[in-house]
Amino acid sequence: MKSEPDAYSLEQLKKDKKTLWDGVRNYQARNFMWKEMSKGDQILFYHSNAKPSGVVGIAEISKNAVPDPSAFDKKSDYYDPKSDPDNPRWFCVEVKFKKSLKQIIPLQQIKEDSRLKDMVLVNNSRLSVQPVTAKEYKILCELGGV
DNA sequence: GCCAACGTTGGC
DNA sequence: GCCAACGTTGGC
Repeated sequence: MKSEPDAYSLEQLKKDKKTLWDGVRNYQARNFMWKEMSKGDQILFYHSNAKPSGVVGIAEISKNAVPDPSAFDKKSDYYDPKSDPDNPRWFCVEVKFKKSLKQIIPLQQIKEDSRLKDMVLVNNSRLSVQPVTAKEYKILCELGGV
């Protein structure tokens, strides 16, 4: 799961302990949260638009997807009048902090590792919630020193 | 700040 | 259903 550290960083999640991953307004990303993720799943936390961009930590899904409340909130930047509370358009999971990597893994390093060349991160850099295979996850944990 | 890649919108 | 125009993401 990706986030710009200026908007919401791993450090912030560490302080908050957990957060609702709201504001995702992309159908593919939504579908991963809604249909593919469930409580207990481990996730990699990625900083985008960072210096450098890369994987920085590990978190865990602490709650299955629920309708994204920010879509119903007129005051929210993520308000979407097309999302009806009776038929919600957007969903979000709750995420809790697990750990920071000992070494962050810059995107460049991921791109250079032939074992990671099939990662969605490398091939569709715009998707903000994306799947990682068990094999890729293991490699990234090793590279991160955890 | 630039720009390539991708997603969404809306006219037809 | 096609596709042009537009908006957003995110690396650099």
